[in-house]
Amino acid sequence: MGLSKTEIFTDQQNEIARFAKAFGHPARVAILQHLFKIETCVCGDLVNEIGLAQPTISQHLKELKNLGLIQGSIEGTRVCYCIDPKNWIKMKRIMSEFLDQDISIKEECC
Amino acid sequence: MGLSKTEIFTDQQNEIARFAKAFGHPARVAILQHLFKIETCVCGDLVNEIGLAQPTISQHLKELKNLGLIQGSIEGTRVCYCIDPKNWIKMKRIMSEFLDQDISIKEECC
DNA sequence: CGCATTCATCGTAATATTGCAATGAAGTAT
DNA sequence: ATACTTCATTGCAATATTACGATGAATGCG
Repeated sequence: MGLSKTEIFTDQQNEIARFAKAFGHPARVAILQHLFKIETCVCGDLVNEIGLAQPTISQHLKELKNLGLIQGSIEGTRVCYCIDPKNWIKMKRIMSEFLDQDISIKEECC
Repeated sequence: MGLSKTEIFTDQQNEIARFAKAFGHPARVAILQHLFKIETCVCGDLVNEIGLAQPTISQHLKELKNLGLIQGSIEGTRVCYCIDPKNWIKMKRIMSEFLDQDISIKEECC
């Protein structure tokens, strides 16, 4: 089927999965890391930085943008992308809630 | 192609993507949440808990097991799964390194 | 205007993922 | 031994993802 049955899961579970899926490709991880590293928006040279073709990068950027993790603004012929700090924080809160659920765990049981 | 070009990315980026992909499906999120909630291993009733067919659950469990996040031990006809706390902590460290890279960010730039 | 640059979109091919019915393997029970 | 239970594996169909060439849209430059 290739189609997740999202309707049988909670909104929270689906949201975690959606964010996680965004990080589920090394190119998107690399794009985000680069955006953080340069500490400002990146205009253009993302294709050189990551080693993929321009349409492929554009597609990955689109996915990150749809999730709200980055934002792009047109600057002449170039488009400048940068992290959306507000949504990044929001995403971190949601992911932390999931990742930190191990506080109560004691030890291995089996 | 449907095939990630992992060879052009760093080991760290690929590892983050591999873990993230594991969380990229709500069923696997739900399975892990359930394993944490009951605070012990779960024997059997995972199929009832999540609303998917038995082979589907089995497949998701296999993926989580391959990543080392859970471990299963045979107990008669049943198989008991539980979180692997050691690897869970290791995973958290790797993911946190990625998620917490925003410490230096100041404000929106574009 | 004509041309180059930059990025998005479209179309397509290859591979991956998801889901389940059918079947298999391994133990338990009667 | 036969039947039952539980879970894994196989096989398959449907959909998703990844990647890129070709093309289009928008801007800047001569």
